[in-house]
Amino acid sequence: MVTIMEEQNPYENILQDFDLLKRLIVGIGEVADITGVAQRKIRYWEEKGIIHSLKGGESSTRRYDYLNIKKIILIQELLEEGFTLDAAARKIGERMKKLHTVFTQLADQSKEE
Amino acid sequence: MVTIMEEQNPYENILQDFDLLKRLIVGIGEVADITGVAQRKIRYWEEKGIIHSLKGGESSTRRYDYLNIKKIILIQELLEEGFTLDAAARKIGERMKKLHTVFTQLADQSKEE
DNA sequence: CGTCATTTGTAATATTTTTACAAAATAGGC
DNA sequence: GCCTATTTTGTAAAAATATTACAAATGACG
Repeated sequence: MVTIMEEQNPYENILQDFDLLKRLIVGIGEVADITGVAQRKIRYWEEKGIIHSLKGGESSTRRYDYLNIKKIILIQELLEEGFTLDAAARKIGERMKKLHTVFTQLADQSKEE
Repeated sequence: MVTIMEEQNPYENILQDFDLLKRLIVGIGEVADITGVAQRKIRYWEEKGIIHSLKGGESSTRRYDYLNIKKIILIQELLEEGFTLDAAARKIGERMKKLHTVFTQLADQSKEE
């Protein structure tokens, strides 16, 4: 059970940011900096179909959205635990679905306000 | 007073993301896409000292953090309302300070978990 | 050792960003 | 309207970053 004073609830102030987070599509250099995973490695994971970038659009360089950045971080963690790449990707599947649902919901919700 | 069942509180699931949000430092192209403000315009605002990028570090290109992206969006909104650039920057000062406090607090908090 | 998965290296090419100039467009005072 | 300061936009050349397509190195495991 969590109890929060309404006036002091910081989440409300921040809800709107999920819309911004949803729009944050960033290049591979930034993703490498943010996640600590080498660019070359990210490209390899993408070749294997585990990560997906948005190349089709206006840009001809790779762009990653929030959920793919998140995925890169999660996979990195599982690799450090000893999983293979494929196993890590499989293990993450369920969790990514949940994240996707919660995230999309929050982002849309915050957009309306 | 607000009381939330722990299992149903979506904010808790997402709290950790503020640490990620804090690390999201992105290039000018992405910022232009995200905010809808032209690159050239962002550079001008930076020349005037209203926006700040992180150039001193490892990168020699402009990188913007979350709060500066936020600032760009807010200023854009005020300009559309008819404020001058300087007036918009002044008006936003107080709000940015609050955002900075809440944001830093949340990000640090989420990092500890 | 052999094999497959994974990571890393790199040269040539393409894309993006920066800088430093300058010129438009816009707004407000007189 | 004209003047002036602010703000936006354009652009060419140089610098920085990213892509592709090769290949080699490393690691895990039977």
